[in-house]
Amino acid sequence: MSWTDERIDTLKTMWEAGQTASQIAEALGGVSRNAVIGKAHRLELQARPSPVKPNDPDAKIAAAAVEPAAAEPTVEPIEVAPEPVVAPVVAAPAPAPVKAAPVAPPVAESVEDDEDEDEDDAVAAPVVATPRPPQPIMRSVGPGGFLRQAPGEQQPPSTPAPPRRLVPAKPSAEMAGKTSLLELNDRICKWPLGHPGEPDFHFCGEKVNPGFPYCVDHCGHAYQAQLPRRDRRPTPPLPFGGPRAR
DNA sequence: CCCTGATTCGC
DNA sequence: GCGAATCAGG
Repeated sequence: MSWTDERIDTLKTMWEAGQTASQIAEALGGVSRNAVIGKAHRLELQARPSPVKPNDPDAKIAAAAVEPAAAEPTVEPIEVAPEPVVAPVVAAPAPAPVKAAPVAPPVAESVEDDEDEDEDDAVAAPVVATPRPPQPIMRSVGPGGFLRQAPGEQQPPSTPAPPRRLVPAKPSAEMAGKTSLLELNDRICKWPLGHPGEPDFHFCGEKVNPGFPYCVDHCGHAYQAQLPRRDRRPTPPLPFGGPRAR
């Protein structure tokens, strides 16, 4: 399998939706979890909670400095950390579960922002004094009076702009948390919940009871002890004819 | 043990 | 660029 645009798209979407690499790999099919992770990194999709994360910038030095005979092991690093370690705005609004994503009608590509280069920087001189000018940032002013984003400056979108192109909801961004048919595998419970055809039909998705297609819980439903004939309940009312002898 | 993501490195 | 092997935390 190769990384077609479509598959990459699915990868991106699912990755950003918080799906695990395994889930993505399952959904895509033909690739391993590692492949997904590797690809994700190459796409620079990283930055998300990882169980193994070197959060300490100093720590990495120790790891990396193994090779070069790193000279003086300074006696004891003085704990001065004058660095104003400014937390990089964590306000990342969690990508809402795709479920809630409004299905926007196909957008006609007609009305596009025209790339007017009105070089009239002076025109809108008093354009809101930037509240926080750590350093003078060169910006140009766009047609509507909006500030163009300076190169290298990528922060503003307080409201995460919706992706321009809607990805095919292929196997991808499933309703978060619900296990779709495409995500079934040998080790997750295939007990159906709801009814096929209904919008929220999905599968249990629990970890399977080893050796069975269902989780322990649903095995309880699926398999019941066979009682001796004599002890069985009197034949209950059969709604629709009952099981056929085969 | 199972899961996770990160990294490395030969291809 | 790709992904198996490996690492390492939960």
